Amino acid sequence: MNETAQRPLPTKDRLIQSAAHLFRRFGYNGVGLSDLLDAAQAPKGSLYHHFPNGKSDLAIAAATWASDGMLRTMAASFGEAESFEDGFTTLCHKLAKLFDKSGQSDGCPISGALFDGPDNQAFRQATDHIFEGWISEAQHYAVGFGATQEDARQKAEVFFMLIQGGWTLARARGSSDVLRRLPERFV
Amino acid sequence: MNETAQRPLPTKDRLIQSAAHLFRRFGYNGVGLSDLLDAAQAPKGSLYHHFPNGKSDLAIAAATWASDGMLRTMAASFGEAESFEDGFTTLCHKLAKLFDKSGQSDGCPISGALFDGPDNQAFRQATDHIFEGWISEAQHYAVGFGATQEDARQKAEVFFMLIQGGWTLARARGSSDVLRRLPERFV
DNA sequence: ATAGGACTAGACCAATCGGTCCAGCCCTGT
DNA sequence: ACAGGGCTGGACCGATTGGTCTAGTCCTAT
Repeated sequence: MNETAQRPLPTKDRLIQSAAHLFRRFGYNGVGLSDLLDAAQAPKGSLYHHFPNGKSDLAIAAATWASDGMLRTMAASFGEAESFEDGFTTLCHKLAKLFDKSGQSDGCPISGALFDGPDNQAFRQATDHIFEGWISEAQHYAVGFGATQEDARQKAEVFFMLIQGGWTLARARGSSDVLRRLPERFV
Repeated sequence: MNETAQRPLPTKDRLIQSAAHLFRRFGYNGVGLSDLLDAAQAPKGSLYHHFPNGKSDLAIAAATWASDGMLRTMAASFGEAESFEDGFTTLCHKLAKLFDKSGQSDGCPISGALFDGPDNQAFRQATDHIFEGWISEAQHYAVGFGATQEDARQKAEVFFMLIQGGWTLARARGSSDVLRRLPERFV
């Protein structure tokens, strides 16, 4: 209902969303323009109209879009939580569901679109910026639950690493169990 | 001294090592046969002599070789440690050094060679098997330091996820600091 | 009504992709 | 000495890659 290309969506959005979908599964270099255009049901001209630099522009747009989704999921998880741990638990369950829904073979949308791409400074900076956004957002929630800035930063970084590593492990195993059990490990 | 192709090494080893080097930096699909052969100073015929299935065989061999290196590094770290945490600390520092020596832009050698490759069952299984090897080895060390099997398993999985996630974060930031400070976060 | 920009459609391109194939070199065993 | 296999060197292949370019369509503002 949200990631597969939908006909009524504007072409640009269809391109971004199907790009995000394909990149996180096959990686930047594992996806050809033909795959992208097939999935988005768009001709080549449209791609280069909306994204003058072609594939690389699209990858950054797709990663940004995916990051926004992650931030919304975090907001939904921590927004109504009673503690940081509570929010973390909710988030892990949401992510596990997303993982299962994706066929248990998708990777991190940011890593897939950006790490795997050209090793530009632009790509590296975009990756850093997006991840930093996740961490500072998590830190923000932790502060909201009473942690000091320093403690919150620590929690947020561990939060990030556990989710990133947990997702990798889930992908290798083809099972979301490790994501579901992640909250038990988080101090 | 260890990863760059050396002339005296047999061709097969040169192929494996430079493949491991390239894959972890650019990903499976980001490396062409021409790059591989240039780096290994080998002709195309040699590749298909030693690896009949070509690039995919080579990727699995490279990942296996890289995994052996990781297991040796783990053995060197935990072998003389006085506690699991002590060994973990040593390992993190060794990994941080490796990260810096690689130019701070390499990824996990297993993910780069296998996740990014064709989504065969063979590739997925190899990834799972290698990661499971790291985890069960860590579990083994934890048991050696007195933990119960169950506790050791928990520690080993957290160990894996923190290193995996920490490396990803270090790569995004272009800094090994997060790896060096990882031990502070571990229980 | 019509001018003009936003957007689409796809033919076309050079370069590169992974892979096949075979002639020949070289080393070893006899 | 020479036979034979392990291994090398590289020409060659069709398919696909990311990207360019232009003709044409459609929608909107006047």
